[in-house]
Amino acid sequence: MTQEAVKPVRPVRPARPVRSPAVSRRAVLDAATRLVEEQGVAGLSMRKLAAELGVAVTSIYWHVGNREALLDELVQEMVHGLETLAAAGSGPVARVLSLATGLRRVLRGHPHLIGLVNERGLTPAMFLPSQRALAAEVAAAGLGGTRAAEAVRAVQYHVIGFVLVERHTDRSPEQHPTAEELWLAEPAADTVLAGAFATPVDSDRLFTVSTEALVRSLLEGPFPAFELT
Amino acid sequence: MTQEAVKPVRPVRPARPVRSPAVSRRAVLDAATRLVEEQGVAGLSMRKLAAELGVAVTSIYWHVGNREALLDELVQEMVHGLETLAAAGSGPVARVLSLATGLRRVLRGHPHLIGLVNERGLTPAMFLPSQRALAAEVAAAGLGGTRAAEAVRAVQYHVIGFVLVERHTDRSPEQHPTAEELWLAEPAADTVLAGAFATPVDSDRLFTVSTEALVRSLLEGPFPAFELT
DNA sequence: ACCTGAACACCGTTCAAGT
DNA sequence: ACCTGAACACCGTTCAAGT
Repeated sequence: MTQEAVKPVRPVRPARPVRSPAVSRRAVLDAATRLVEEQGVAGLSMRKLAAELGVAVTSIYWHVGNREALLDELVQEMVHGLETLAAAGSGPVARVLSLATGLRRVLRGHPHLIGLVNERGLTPAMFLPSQRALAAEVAAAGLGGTRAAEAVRAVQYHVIGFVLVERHTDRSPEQHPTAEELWLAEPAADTVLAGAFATPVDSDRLFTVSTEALVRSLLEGPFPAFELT
Repeated sequence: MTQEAVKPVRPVRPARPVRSPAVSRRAVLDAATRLVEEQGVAGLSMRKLAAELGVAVTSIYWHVGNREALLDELVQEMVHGLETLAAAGSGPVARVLSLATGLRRVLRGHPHLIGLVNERGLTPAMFLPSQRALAAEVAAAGLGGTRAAEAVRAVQYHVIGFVLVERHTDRSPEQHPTAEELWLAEPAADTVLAGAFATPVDSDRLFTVSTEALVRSLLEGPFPAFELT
């Protein structure tokens, strides 16, 4: 109590924060990110978030506004954290394929991103870098103008669509009846073909095969549809 | 009151239905179908349904069990009502393309069906008819076994994926910034290319071009990836 | 600056009770 | 057989009030 003899040192703690905040905006964002990754966008609830952080629901609102604003922020962080793709390999086909593969990998890493970005009107902005990279390779292959733009968009639709189908497959329950069961139940069916369809889909291989077929045809083949214009 | 003189005729109304039911199972299903078409699956609420039919919420439960069972029934009706596809045209490429176009048209007519069917594990069953039709054409083109199955799956993934991307586009708000704005803002960009990308996507044409490129390559082209196995 | 509970308008679902 | 209201456990959000 009688400490006047000792010159008081500058207090270690600054004067302002009398008590430290129970949660931070950062903590809310991190918890929300985890919830979305584990349970999907629908699994993100303000009340779950509050319970997980040991705080009243209304505190969450003070830090991030509301659920929509919270999702906006998550989307912004995700998009900002996306790696920029660079083509690799030699020859236009190989280089376009490397971009397609990279785009698929990035999108698979953030399964909810496509929908969230699209709802917020950010789709063109998000895909601009990959679109530019693809356009450069397509131009190097000798395509120009409308035809180049169409080839780029065809690859983009193909890759994004493939990832969306994969996402459906990933989060689907056991399908019943199985394609295998259906094909083996066919009485008059080609048994070789039935056997081939009974094999589960190897999606990596299917992506490679289909994308290569598409890209080769777009860059090298004749295009009757193009000539119509 | 004194009617004993007159032999009572058989009453017109049967004795059982003292009062007619307020709603029928059929009416619930129809109202639910309309709600889903107008507001999406998330817009289907048991309470909205009840309000629309002028009945207590719990009546809905008596007729259809619960929300999940109601959706099950809707899915079953939708799948049952799907037209079966038939190939048209001459030559394998044209016939496969006609199947792809038909599949896209059917799927676009029921935008929520893919997700609902998949959640219920009915995806293989739903796509079996189109898969069989595609397989027949691919076999006619000379492919067999694994290679035929892979070609069929490539087309299926492409078409379904394309429709999923289109669905995103359809239900997206105004995108901002636009692809047009982004490309025109590029200082060092190829102005011809920028102009091409500034044009809005013609999705019918894009579907035709990309699908034809894919199918041609799958049925006619050389496939390095196939040789690896 | 940061947190709280109360309150409101929505959900899906169950239950006991009516006719 | 068919419908009802009450009740429960969930939502997102706003507000006035605390410190």
